[in-house]
Amino acid sequence: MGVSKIHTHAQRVTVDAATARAIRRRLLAWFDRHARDLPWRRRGSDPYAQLLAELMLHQTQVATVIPYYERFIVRFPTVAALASADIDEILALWSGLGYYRRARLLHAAARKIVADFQGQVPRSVDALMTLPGVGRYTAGAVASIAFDVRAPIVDGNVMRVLARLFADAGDPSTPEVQRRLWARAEALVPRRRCGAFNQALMDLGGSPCVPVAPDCPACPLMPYCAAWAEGLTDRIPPARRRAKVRTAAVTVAALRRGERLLFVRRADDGLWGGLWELPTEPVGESESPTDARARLRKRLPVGARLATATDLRVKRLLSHRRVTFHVYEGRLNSHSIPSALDGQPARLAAREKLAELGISRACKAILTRIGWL
DNA sequence: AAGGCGGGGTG
DNA sequence: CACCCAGCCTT
Repeated sequence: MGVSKIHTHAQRVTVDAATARAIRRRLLAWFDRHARDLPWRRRGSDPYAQLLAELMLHQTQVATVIPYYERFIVRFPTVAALASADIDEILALWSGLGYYRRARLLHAAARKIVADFQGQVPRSVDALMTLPGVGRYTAGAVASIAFDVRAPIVDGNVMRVLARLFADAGDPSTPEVQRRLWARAEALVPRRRCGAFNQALMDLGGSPCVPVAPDCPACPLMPYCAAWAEGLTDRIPPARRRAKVRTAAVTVAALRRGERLLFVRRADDGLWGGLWELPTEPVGESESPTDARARLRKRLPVGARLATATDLRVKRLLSHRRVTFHVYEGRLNSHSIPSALDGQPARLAAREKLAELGISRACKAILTRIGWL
């Protein structure tokens, strides 16, 4: 018994036809009773709404996405509306949601749909996958939910459900196990109601088939779950190895001109790409914030006054980084208001205009800390 | 194959 | 803290 036994199992990819039918029937019946009422499900046949929701849902929880989706779909109700929008306004609406590259990819996808697909979201998985930001999962989700195309999907939730259903204790991050999971999803997805079936699999992973302490008696698939039968639900799937969290420090210049603050737009690539922020300068390894502050000072407009010391610290924890901001306050006189800093667009902004700028939670925390918000 | 990319929820 | 989340892209 135990881990050694798990690996002696040949990993099945299919079940017999009768079992497959029973699994589909039970799962769909469960979905009919327990499906969550989500805003994008009310537009189930609108492929643009599904595409938008799926992009927002990447690595992001449903409850977090809902208010963002609601604002976004009102402001940009169609592919055409989004395609012709300004990226700054898109990022402003995306502010706080994270993974900001998604917003840029979504914009690019909308423009490609207009340019290459006559403004209509394509129906096939292969065509969908040509869109920026759309991989196998998202393509399958949009195709099956919006167009009722029989396509499998495997995301984090479905991965867990299928790994348990087949008692597959392999590491889901490996290509071999990934292939098995997709093969199982492919074999199970029905021809009719495939979109509902896929959403049911995801809902099941949301509850009751949660990562820790799943509520198996509430699961419609318990009679068919191999992990349940073997008492392995707490070990399947194995926990994912995580990248180590590294620490980083940056200095920040909070420069006021009256009630306004100086903002700079970050480069499109990398962390918080394309968002606006207060001017920053990274603190190198084996360097003090004071050293970085001196470099920061040199980049600022002539006539800017910047404090030489600060006690203001703001800490933020990202998934892969722990960042400490050392915030130096200062002032700009009327002769030192730039439109660019090191080639990046710069502008003064009043509180009332902040909603027009895409900014990160970290930046917002800094603005709050200095008493500006 | 591995790392980068945000932010929030939960125990 | 640890671990997770309706992934994808780059190197």
